[in-house]
Amino acid sequence: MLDKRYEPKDLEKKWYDFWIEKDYFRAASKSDKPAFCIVIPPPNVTGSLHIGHALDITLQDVMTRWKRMSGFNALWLPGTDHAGIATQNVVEKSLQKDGMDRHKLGREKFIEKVWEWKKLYGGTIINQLKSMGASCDWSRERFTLDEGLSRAVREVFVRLYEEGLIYRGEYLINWCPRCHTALSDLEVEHEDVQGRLYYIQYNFAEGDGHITVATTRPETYLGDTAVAVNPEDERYKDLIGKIVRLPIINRDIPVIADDFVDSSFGTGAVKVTPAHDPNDFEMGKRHNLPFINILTGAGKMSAEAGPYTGQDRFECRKNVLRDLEDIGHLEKIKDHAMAVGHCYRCKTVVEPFLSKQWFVKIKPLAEEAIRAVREGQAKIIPSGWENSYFDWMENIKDWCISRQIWWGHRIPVWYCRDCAEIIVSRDTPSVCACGSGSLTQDDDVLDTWFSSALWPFSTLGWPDDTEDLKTFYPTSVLITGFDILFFWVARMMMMGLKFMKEEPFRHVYIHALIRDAEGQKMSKSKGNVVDPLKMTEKYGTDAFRFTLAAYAAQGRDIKFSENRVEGYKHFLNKIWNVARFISMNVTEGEEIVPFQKLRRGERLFAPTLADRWILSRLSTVIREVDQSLEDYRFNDAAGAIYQFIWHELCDWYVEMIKPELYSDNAEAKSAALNTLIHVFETSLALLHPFMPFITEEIWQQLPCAKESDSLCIRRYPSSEDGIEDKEAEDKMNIVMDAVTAIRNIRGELNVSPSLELQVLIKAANYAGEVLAENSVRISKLARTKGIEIGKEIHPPKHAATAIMPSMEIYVPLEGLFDLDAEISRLKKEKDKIGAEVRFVQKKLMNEDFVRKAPKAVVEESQAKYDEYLGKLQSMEKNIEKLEQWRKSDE
RNA sequence: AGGCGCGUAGCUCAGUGGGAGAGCGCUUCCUUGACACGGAAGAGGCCAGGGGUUCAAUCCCCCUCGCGCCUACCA
Repeated sequence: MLDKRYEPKDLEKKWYDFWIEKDYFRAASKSDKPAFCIVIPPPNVTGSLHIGHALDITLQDVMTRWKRMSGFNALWLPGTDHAGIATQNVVEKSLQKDGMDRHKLGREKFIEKVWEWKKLYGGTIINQLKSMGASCDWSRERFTLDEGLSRAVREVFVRLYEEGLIYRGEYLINWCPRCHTALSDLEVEHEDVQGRLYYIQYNFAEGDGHITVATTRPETYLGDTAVAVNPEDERYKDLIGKIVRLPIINRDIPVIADDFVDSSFGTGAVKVTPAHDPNDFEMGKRHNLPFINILTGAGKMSAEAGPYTGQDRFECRKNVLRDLEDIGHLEKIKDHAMAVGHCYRCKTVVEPFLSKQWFVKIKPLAEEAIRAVREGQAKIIPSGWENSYFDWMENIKDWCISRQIWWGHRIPVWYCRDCAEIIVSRDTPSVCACGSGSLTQDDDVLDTWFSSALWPFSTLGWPDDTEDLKTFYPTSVLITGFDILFFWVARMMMMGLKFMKEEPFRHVYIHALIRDAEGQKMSKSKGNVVDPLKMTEKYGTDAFRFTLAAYAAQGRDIKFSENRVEGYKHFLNKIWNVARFISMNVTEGEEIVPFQKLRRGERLFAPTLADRWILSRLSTVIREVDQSLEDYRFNDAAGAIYQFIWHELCDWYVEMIKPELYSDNAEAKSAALNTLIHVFETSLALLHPFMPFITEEIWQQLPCAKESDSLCIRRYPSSEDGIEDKEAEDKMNIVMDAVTAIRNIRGELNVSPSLELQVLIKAANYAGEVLAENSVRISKLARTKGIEIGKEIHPPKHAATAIMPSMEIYVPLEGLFDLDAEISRLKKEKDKIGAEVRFVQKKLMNEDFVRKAPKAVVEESQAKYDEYLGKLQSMEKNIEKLEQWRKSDE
């Protein structure tokens, strides 16, 4: 017997431990079963579970459990990401508290510290994944800085270098002065801000007059090496070639002509700062201008900044403006909306910064990645994201992969101090070709995304030719949020195609971002984060998982609302209570026969209409769930199960079979009980991928034959587990219509539920038979004391009525109801039907409709018209009758 | 600047070329032998606005308004 209430906490742990102990989640390297594989988007090792992870994990677990139960050799491969900048920042902060910094510590000691940190806290996120019920194969857990994965990184770097796809060069890159490292274009977040456009006058070096330039970053004038105008600009034509003198620092620079300049912006004259602006960088190259770097890596003014040397860049901006104003060179200031780049890790304003970095020449890789999706080897779902994918891939720029931090894969490049040779090697070299042993490794590490780009094959053992790779690559589906489509998905696609010659995943399912109930992005600073651990604590993991799955409709952000979780907690309660109901009705020694035996006729099985109906509905819902999951429509799958269990199984079927369950007829009772148990057991299996814990708990206690030791490895239901039966569904609809109609009369006319009603039903042959066969059931569900069914029923006096196509129902209520209320109820109903009739009639009178619409549609309309018209006429008659009674009563 | 998405019941959202559905909330009634975390019955919508295509538009096309998001080197 189950407890009165479901207590998630203890049971969740109990069953998770059980699954792990039994090793159910371990996939086979070699198997006769078809392979199914998901690699987890590795969370940051320093991270802790947020609601985005929770959604991600839930969907992956639903897929994995579903496939595992469906007979696949299912592998969900877990792991974590070393998250270079983020992790280094975290550890640096903790050092700071002890008054230390990484430079005092030195590189090696610092790396040791990070590993220590990882050992201490790296397990947090993994344990949180487990608490969500994630059925990962933990024996295959990986970390991007593992030895194996590091080997993959080196292999890839060396091969790309050898093919000329990795190069080193001095370019303008995005620099975070706080993290003290280069960033890729993607790692810069643009934020619209209300900035200012400053108009600054540069005097001519000789003679009077000046030229005015407009800039948003006045301090960069210190690095100007030219002023550019459009060659077509009449205003400035004569000035081209003249020399102007920068104020305060008195450097002379030329006025040049360049097509790039937009005459309509600002003054039409642009200051050119080649070392601090991407466009100016290009112009500088075109015109052979000097590149003057006025900043240091820390964001302070360099020695090139004259009197401002050593000042912070924003401090310098203020000072420059003040000084320019003082000497009358600041002409005016205008408001100007613009986008400013910030570091995605620390939100510091990034600087375009000239430095020597490593890059991946990405175009050749991108071409293949575009082709794979275009030609359908890899499919992005929902397909709308393919546009973004193509757009980005087609306009891709070389990828800056070197980072000036310490935590990460150190670039496998060594420089010879004696001969300046550059050695790029898989293994750490000890001597140079020149014989010198004086080698130093490049100080930089690789972008974290470089190693995660290899994740789908590095985790399976590449560069070795492993069984896992043969079995599981390409992986089946990648499930992730759109926020890392470019960062990660696109790069995996490129690397996978390059090194495995095959796409890394057949499908990419992109899910939405979760926002708060107001639609705001969740962030710690806004304080609107929903903590998944609190949700699971409060409502149980199953309810939370089910909520996330039910929310996961394609193509729209999720506005998360807690009361929905509460609603699904009620669903758990419902399921729990049906289970209790079943166990209460199984008497000691009762034999529960496996359904297949009943089906095959090995045991006497005399299903009633209700049994046949629920088995038919079961068959349908299984098909719907299966198809929905196949299409990644998680919300539809969850909704279908919810609807079936609650409203069909509980509300109708269970109520309907109570007469049998309480009867002395052993045969009838057995058919009902066996059907109920079978349908419920199958429903639990159907639901298991969504709610693994409660389903396992109930299933283990359910009195029935089991093919496996755990629900999580039970065969997933197929539509064969039900029996499609159109006739039963039709008949049940008649029965349910009758019950609903009687209940409706009772409800609408405020007749006490305790009062048992007398009911007369006028129905023709087929419906009449169906109703007669099920009159006991109807009687029970509608609480009647007697039902008279016949073709020639005459409406009794003072009866409430319900008219339906297949039947007319009369409920004599003399003295029990308000005749006026009934008349107005019927009139309201009649008006509705009348509107219907007119609508369909109008359609049918439209010749174009009859001629051009598909035959089936026209016929349907005609049938509807006949049906509604008949109903309307009956209703009118009835209303007339009631009105006569009313008159005669007066 | 370009691109994408969204606008459907009070709220959160499904949905489809043939007069719209769910969950929660709301109203009324009910402690009927699983469940009040329950049951029964209801109310509630010019499917953002305008135009077009079509026999037929909430759905397809165009425009407008509103709200998001992504990409972008205009100083």
